[in-house]
Amino acid sequence: MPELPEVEVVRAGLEPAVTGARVLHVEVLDERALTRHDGPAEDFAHRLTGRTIAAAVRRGKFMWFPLLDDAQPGPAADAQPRAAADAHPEALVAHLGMSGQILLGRDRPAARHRRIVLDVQPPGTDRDGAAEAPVQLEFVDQRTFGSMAIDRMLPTLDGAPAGLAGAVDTLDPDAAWRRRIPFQVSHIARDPLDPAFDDDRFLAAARKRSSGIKRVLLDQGVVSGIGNIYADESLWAAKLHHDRPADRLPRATLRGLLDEVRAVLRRALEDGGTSFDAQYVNVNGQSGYFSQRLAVYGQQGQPCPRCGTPIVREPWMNRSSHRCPVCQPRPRARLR
DNA sequence: AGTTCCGCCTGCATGC
DNA sequence: TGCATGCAGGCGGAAC
Repeated sequence: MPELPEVEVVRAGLEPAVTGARVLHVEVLDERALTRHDGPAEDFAHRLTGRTIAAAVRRGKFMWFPLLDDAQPGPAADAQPRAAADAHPEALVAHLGMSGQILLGRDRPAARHRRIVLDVQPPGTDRDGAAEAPVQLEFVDQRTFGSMAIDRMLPTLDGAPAGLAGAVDTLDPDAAWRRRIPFQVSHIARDPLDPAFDDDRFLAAARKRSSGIKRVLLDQGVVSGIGNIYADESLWAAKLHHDRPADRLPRATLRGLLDEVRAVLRRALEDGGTSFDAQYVNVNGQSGYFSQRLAVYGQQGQPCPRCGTPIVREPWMNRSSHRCPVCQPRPRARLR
């Protein structure tokens, strides 16, 4: 479930189930789901089993689950002082790649491409005071471009919260994990919905790039969370051709584009993300509805919602770009 | 350092 | 019908 809105739908769906939950059991069915983990499956399982998840956090298309230090596995764990463990903070990191899903539940029929299964114990009790039933998290991924990993956490460079943590933000804004980011996410820029996103910094970075503006939108080191769908949708909304050189776009144009990016991402989020098939679903296996509002992505041959001209789909960087040939004319040769 | 290309995978639609 | 080809919402690393 690739781009920001789809990943946020998953993060928000996981949040109530995993916050404060303890990992009871880890099962790795396919080691290819651990390509970002520095070690074998046994190491992944060992470092995760028994740990308590503090929250569900997201930056761009990356999610992570900070692990508390209270329950390190192993015989010496009980004697380990909290401060010592806290010197090596860790998180479970998840990236969905092109086709990853995280499904929540119990008694769910086994999905075809199950890669990792986590059993977690939520912290609460039911009305009778009994412990809540354990919950199963299934990491399902057809193409195995997604992955999970245990990674160390570093302080954020700007000192701001590392990403969006949902309701926990208001409950525990000063927790140490808020201002730490997994090492493998540290090179990813903040996303445009992050309150700490620096618009001027984005404008400055974009204006240093000679490549086309779509390439810049897709560069997760400049701005994160945008993929092929929302890049095309945002460029249509801003009436920009994808090959317009970023360094020749006026600042006001870039500001306008950033506004459109935010509007598109927010609208997609309201609709539960974009789903074309059963591949892109929330933690309960349900589809989002934003595909019904797409102006250009996958709409080749359909009329442009603004001017009625048929939308075209063109090869671009070994992928495709969709645009309105009238609203988004190709830049003149000397501007390319 | 910025930019571009390629490989990593499986499944599906298309065309011959 | 079978088979080859191309394409799919992403990322990181190599090569220029």
